Amino acid sequence: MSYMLRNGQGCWSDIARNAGLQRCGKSCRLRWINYLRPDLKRGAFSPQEEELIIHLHSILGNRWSQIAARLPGRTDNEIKNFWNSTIKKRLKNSSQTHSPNDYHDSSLEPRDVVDKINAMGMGVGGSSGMLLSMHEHEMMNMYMDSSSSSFSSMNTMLTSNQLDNPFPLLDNRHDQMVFSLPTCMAKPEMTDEFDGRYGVMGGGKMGVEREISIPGSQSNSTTEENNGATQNEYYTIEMKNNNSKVEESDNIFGVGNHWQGENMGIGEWDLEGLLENVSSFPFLDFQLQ
DNA sequence: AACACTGCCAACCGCCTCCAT
DNA sequence: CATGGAGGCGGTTGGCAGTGT
Repeated sequence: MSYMLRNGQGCWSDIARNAGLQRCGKSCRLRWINYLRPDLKRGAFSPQEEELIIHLHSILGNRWSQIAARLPGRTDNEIKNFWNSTIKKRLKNSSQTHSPNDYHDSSLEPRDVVDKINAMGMGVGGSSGMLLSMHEHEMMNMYMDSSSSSFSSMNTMLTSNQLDNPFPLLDNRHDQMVFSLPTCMAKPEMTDEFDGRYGVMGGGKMGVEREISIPGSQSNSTTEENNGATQNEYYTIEMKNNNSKVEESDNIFGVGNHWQGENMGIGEWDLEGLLENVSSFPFLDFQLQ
């Protein structure tokens, strides 16, 4: 540590040698990054950090280093450990509160379902488009309902494996994409309970199903008929309950207009755009870099 | 008090990419 | 173009502390 503070980062092999350590450079690097760095934040993850990790994980998948890059003072290792030991378990436990008959393979994690569906050749580029059989659709909805987090499970569908198809539930047969909105996004208030934070607003379960209509990014989309608006102008959000209709000029996921780039097909999902807007989380107690 | 169990976390391992030669 | 070293990354392991029995 003192060597690093004195000389700064250089070739790790040299550092190991010059500092008189019986270690390989790689080991030194790891020790510095994960433990010795003075800018590391110690202690438990805050609820806001949890929220952000879940959100980022839904976008980036297990790209811990990229997630860590957006959490000041946290390391990829730390986040990975936190995810594997805490969040994953919590999501799993909460999903088990539902009937085992709700879905067939309880060992599956949300991502597994996504992978499974992906493996079924339901990628957006495929001829099958994004049509889900009733079974798969039920599986997906199940995760929306069951993971205790409509937010995380919804976003689970945006995993790294899904970057080509960020919205697997988007059914090209319809003008509207249907999925549940996270409670925390619909109402940025925080509660103490994990389940509360991440939303127990299961689609339909509480009679609150929300539909989000997003102009399709594909040429055969008919959504531009929406009030004659072009897809660059706004997204329509339909709340099924109360039959109310809300139109948002910006976005609801902090996604911005990143899915509507001029030449951007859905397979060219603007990940950076997604991530840029993570910092716009209203309840973050810190600004992201 | 002793033992088993569990959770956390630092460290290790193997693979990959990048880059200089 | 092939090769090797360095760095980066994600998955996994093992030790330790805390908790339960």
